Amino acid sequence: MKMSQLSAASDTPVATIKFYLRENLLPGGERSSPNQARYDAVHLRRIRLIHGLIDVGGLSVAAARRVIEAIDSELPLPETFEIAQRSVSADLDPATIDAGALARVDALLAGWRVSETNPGRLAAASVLETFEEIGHVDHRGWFAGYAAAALLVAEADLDEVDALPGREAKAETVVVGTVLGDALFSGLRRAAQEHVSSLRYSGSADSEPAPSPNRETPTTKE
Amino acid sequence: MKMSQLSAASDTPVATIKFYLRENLLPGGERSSPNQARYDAVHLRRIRLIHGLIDVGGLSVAAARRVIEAIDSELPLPETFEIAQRSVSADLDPATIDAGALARVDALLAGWRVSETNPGRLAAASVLETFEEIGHVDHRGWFAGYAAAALLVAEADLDEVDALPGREAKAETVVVGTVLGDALFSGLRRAAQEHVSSLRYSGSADSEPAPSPNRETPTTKE
DNA sequence: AACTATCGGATAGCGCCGCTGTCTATAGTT
DNA sequence: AACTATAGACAGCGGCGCTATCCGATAGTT
Repeated sequence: MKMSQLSAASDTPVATIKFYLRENLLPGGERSSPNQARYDAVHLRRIRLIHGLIDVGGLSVAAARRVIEAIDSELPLPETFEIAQRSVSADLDPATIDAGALARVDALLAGWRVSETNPGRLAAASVLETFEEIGHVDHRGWFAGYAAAALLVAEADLDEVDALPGREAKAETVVVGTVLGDALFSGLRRAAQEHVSSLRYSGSADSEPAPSPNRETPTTKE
Repeated sequence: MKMSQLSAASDTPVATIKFYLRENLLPGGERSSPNQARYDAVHLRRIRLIHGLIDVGGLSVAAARRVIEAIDSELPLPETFEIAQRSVSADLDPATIDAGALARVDALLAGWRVSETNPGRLAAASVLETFEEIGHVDHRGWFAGYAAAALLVAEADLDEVDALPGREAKAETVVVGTVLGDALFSGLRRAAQEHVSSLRYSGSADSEPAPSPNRETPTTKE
């Protein structure tokens, strides 16, 4: 497969593919002569992954590169996981984060085994700090629902990863799931908000009440 | 409060405040003469809100403006909610979205009352399409866990909004909750991932699954 | 062997975005 | 009167994600 074919198959301009090559998002093709190279299905798939990470997942090119390097590395899964997490989180200096906000996050995370430097913990704390700055305080356990939901999603993520065969597949799923999972969840959350507010405010009159919130497909993790 | 004091209090350069004024993110101060104006606590709070939306929530200036306009409008809550949702979602043309992916989203949303044009539904479909393009298929009900979790969060959101007094407070909470809630959830999700994988892979040996509410000793790394 | 389309590679530039710096005329402060 | 701060207009800047142009070498065709 030549460059032009790769371009057509991936619906990506040649100049952009060259850019990805330059940025080490995409490995070079197999050289057939000093200035010719062949590409294959691996490259095509990789381009689609790049588009997913950047366009759908909203990663920067730099973050996408770190994430892809993590997949390609031969590191054990936990390290890959951690690199993926750090690559997609703003790296916050723990020292700059409000101690009170951190304490409130830790209260939400009570009983969880989470390291002090977990980027999610720090990010959550800075969100709580922002809520407080603009005068929104969680009187009623609002955020406890978020923590419970996060646990549910994390169980689903790990179930999926556990079920996959090799390190490569697990690693890619971890990384892709981390990035795209955020986007998927926020979409589903918007849909759920409409659903719940429709149930509460417009009553169950015009359409069937739909009492069973879940589908026929496999069981949710208990 | 003069401009310089507002700047100091909000930790925002004067030039940036002027920029926010120009961009209509911030209302002008009360004029005391053709080239003097006074600002108050409302302006300060607004600047903090802007920072929250942009820095923590990751909104663009344009999206932040739309969202703020929605709060300030006198529209009824459902309309405000919808504007907020649309303002923070990429607007996808339903026609460009893969029908199969849409069908799979609708399966996840079975029984939910969600309009066809709900931006979250479309966004979720494009995420599923991306998963498929890179060869990740949900064999095991992975995403059903996401839908259940989204429902949980939406209930928590609506509980909070219901408990608040006036339209203004509800509207701001809806909007801020929508934007910052995504960030909060993804942080908590990362923490939960570490927790769950720690439980599963490093066993419950060195530490207990712990009813103990606080983390003085994390030690969980690997 | 000649011809032409395409290739890879390097480099420069572009368009958008979120500010930031500079200027002027005026107002408050001492 | 001297000095500083202000509103408002406008130009510019730095980073990012590409995109366009040029080059010399080659592959495929004749």
